[in-house]
Amino acid sequence: MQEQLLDWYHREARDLPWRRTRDPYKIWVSEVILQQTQVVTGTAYYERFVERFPTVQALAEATLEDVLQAWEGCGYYARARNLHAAAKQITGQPFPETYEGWLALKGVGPYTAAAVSSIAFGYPKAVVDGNVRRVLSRWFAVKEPSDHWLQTTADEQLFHADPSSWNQAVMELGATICTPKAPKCPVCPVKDFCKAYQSGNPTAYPAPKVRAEVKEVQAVALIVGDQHNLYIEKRPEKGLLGGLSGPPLEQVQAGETVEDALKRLLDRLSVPDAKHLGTTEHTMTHRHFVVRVYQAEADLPLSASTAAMSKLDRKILRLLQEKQGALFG
DNA sequence: AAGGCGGGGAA
DNA sequence: TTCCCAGCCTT
Repeated sequence: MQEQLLDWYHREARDLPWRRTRDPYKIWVSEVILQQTQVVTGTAYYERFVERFPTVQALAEATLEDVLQAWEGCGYYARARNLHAAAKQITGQPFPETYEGWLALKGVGPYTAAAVSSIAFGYPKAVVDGNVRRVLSRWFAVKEPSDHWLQTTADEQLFHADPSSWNQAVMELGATICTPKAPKCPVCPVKDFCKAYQSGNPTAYPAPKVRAEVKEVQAVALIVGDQHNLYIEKRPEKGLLGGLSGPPLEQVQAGETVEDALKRLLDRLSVPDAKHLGTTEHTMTHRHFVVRVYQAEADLPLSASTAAMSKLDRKILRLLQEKQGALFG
């Protein structure tokens, strides 16, 4: 099984940018970006990030604002905050070379510690990510694998002579052949070893996870100024879109009406009244935002909108642009 | 153990 | 639409 998979991997592996380097820093950055972000999406962010911050020293010396700006649009912004904090933590000293050493860094959990230590240093620890979970679940026909079973089994199967290639090979198989919905079993290099394949119904493994419902959130936002020069606020570092900037926003709390939330927003900024511009919507994994957007003239400090903003904030500003475009259109 | 935390690709 | 992605942290 190991020989079949590794032969296939060395033949068919995708040419990905982080596979062209041995630099532990760049491999680390790639693994953090690839946490819950697909390869096709993450590639552009990786190129942008390592060009802006080519070394761990450069990252450690940067401001959080600059780091978040390089991360803008990539989501899960705690990853950027933790990566920045960890860079400050270790810059000037040698990189850890063990699983345990990497695990001690902020934002580095079991997956990332195994990935970086094995890929950059050949440390013998198996990665367990979504791909590996699916591959092992099918390989051994275990429908609801526990985290403990997954790590133990992955470590048992690890190819100790080349942990880097082995870990990447299992993930590559999961990403390109052993996919969730329509696995390409006929061309799978290791189908002869797969119990789910032998069962005749490979997609029954693993059983689908129960997911939390998407909750609807009503909110009001206020634009003062225009899209190039406007009043923006920085959100607290903990919580939703932490550390990012955007036009002032208030969520409609339980038992509150939209008008209540708008009054709270205007009172907070000492703005007497505002004009309704329109409504925009934005869905995240766990929240569906419905944002009523208002505009006002007010004596508030305006600045160029170069700060890092989320997609939600960009949509709010786009509403203003569309209104003004219609005016001249 | 469960919930919070973005955004987007693929079918 | 639905599923899930080279997960981690807090509670």
